[in-house]
Amino acid sequence: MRRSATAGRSSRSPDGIGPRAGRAFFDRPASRVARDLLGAVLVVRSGRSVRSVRIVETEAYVRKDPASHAFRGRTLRNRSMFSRPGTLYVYRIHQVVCANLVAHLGEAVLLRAGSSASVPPRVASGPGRLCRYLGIVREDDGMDTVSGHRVELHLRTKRAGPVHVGPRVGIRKAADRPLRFTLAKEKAVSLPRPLGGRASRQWRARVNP
DNA sequence: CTTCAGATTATCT
DNA sequence: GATAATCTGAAGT
Repeated sequence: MRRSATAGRSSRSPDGIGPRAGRAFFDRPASRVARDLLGAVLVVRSGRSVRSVRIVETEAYVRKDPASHAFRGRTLRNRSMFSRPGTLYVYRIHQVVCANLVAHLGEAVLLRAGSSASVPPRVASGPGRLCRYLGIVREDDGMDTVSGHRVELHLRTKRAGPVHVGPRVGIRKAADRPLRFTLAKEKAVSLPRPLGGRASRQWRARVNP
């Protein structure tokens, strides 16, 4: 891998990292955003440290979706889901926090897993572990990733590899919708609880080029 | 004010 | 595969 000539700030921006995602990237249906998020790089600055992962698994929560936190309208918890596209929606579940990127019209994309070459394979695998590794905390809820500088999303110049589409996990309602997206080559970094039982074959067949 | 379920994870059998 | 951990937002009384 080629190294930047100058040290310090320019040391981020490895090969293949493209421009920051603008508002228009997020202002689309969550299912499209979720798919296009695969391969993008999420960068989080905490003090002097910078951590980043390549996004390898996402899950879309859409309108009229019983599983979506926004299903019953705007509340104190989910208000960020109704903010500008590109806003972070961070919520707590049990003892962890999970992060979403807001798409359009009250839709959002849950970041389920990331990979990083310099780190053990599973540290950012799973919504809670991903946030823990990157240092995303509840105070980041409502942050705008388009105009802000603590959390940035960088798109890839090259198209990511084949994408698996599968059922959502960890939810009871409307799980059987093709709204979970993974990078096919990153299976190892994917779920703690992947596809189960007889549904497997049905879902494994669904691949987007 | 009380109850309750949850977009999870670590750990056990 | 099953369960405990652990706590908050939201709904119910």
